[in-house]
Amino acid sequence: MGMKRLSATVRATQKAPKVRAVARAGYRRGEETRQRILDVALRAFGEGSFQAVTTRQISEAADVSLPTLQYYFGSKEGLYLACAKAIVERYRSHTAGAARKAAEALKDGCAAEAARSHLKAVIGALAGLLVGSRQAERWGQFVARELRDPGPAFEILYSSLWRPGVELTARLIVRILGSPESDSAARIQALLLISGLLAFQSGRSVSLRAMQWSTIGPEELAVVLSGLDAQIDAIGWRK
Amino acid sequence: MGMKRLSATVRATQKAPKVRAVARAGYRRGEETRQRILDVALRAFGEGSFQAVTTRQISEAADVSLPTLQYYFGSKEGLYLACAKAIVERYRSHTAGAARKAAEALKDGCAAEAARSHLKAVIGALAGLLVGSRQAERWGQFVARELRDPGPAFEILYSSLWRPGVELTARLIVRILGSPESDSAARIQALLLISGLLAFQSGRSVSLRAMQWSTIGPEELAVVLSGLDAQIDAIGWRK
DNA sequence: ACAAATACCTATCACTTGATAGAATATAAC
DNA sequence: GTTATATTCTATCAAGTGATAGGTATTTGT
Repeated sequence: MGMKRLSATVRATQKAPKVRAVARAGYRRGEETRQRILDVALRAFGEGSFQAVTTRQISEAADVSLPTLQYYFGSKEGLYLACAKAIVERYRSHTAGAARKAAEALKDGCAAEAARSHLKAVIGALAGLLVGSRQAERWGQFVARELRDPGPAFEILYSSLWRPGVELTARLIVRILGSPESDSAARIQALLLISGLLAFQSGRSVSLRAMQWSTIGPEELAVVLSGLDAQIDAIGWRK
Repeated sequence: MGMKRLSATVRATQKAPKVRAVARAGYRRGEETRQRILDVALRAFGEGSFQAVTTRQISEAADVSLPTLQYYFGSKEGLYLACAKAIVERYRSHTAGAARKAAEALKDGCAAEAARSHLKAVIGALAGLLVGSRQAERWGQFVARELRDPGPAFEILYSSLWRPGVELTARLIVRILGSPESDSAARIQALLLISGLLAFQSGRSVSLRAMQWSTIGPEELAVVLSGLDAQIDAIGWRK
């Protein structure tokens, strides 16, 4: 089935991308416009897929004319990629703390129970971020959609967000299990854990209905986290 | 943000839908064509979203002219809904057995451990279906995509597949927990469990890379199931 | 055989899409 | 003030979209 394949990462070999540089000398007036477009695009691409969102919707919401998008980002795909990079950056800044602490603990050869609480901290930080703001919620949608149906931004999101996250989680679980190198089982557990968390993020509308919640606020988040904590507590337990 | 909202279920008040009836008296020749179009559409909509797949792609793959789609299904949306209904039907026929047994056991007031093994059976049946065939795999993509980004077929998929599944799982977990009516915690556990399973289905490409698998065959499925079984065994366990 | 219903086609419409051409305006440098 | 650069616009394109008009051929009931 010859589905339309998106030409990811062509660029680079084109005569003149003519995309405005992000921050050239002088003439810094347009930076504000660029940011406004990016904000609008982040919101739009969070709610709808690459194909579902039109450049006109974005340009109107950002209150600029259509060619302005090409001026700043080269193409729709360029704008989409810029969104992905922005999301990666903000995610990193929000989870770097817990992730770094956990990585250091692992390097220092921490005990199983320490690894367990670090895992809870990492998962908690991620959950807090995902559910904390409407913005981050949309970014989560963006990421989840792109990972499910790989598009132009798959590679950057996978290598910058998903893989490091699974990697860290799996290493923590290996430490909890104490097993020498039961990589496979640990990775499975890691994926199950992370997927569970994402269920309340990417499958938000469905989860809301299933739980008969009207929104996911602090109290609801606490319930979800207690479920995840129970799951973490159960790691390594045998019938 | 005025994202394009799909006009679900307008119809009904139009003068003459003029959609060919599914199986009218006599003239049963076209049924074969209808089925062929549906098969192609199931494959296409499994791989791409409602917006990403074009009617021309389907008509060419089905080797019919474009208006033939309208003749049989009224519109692109009609075809999409027909796909959803077909998926619901096949899912039901594949999971009805395990689901019915579990429901009966619940009604007969089975013990916690019986409920636990019924839960394993239900999850196992679902996993086997999802991973068993490339076809069912695509249907899973269809369902997951529609539940994440609600489109024309959301309601039918939610009420016919997702809700009953979560409902049954939650009731089994309530029985395992033995708690009077800890609905909330049980539902959370149910969602976490099902989401974990779906991770290897809807997030297939990502899971493959994370596990460094090239495909999800019987052996890989066994590993996933053992992880899920461990999770089921841990239900009700306290630190 | 013949009329009616069905099955399916070619040609085309009306509209949306992302992108470009090329000019007009604003800003900074000198 | 003049000039170069950056910014932003209007008008338009070329390709694709789902859908329809209106026909031709095929099958079926009688």
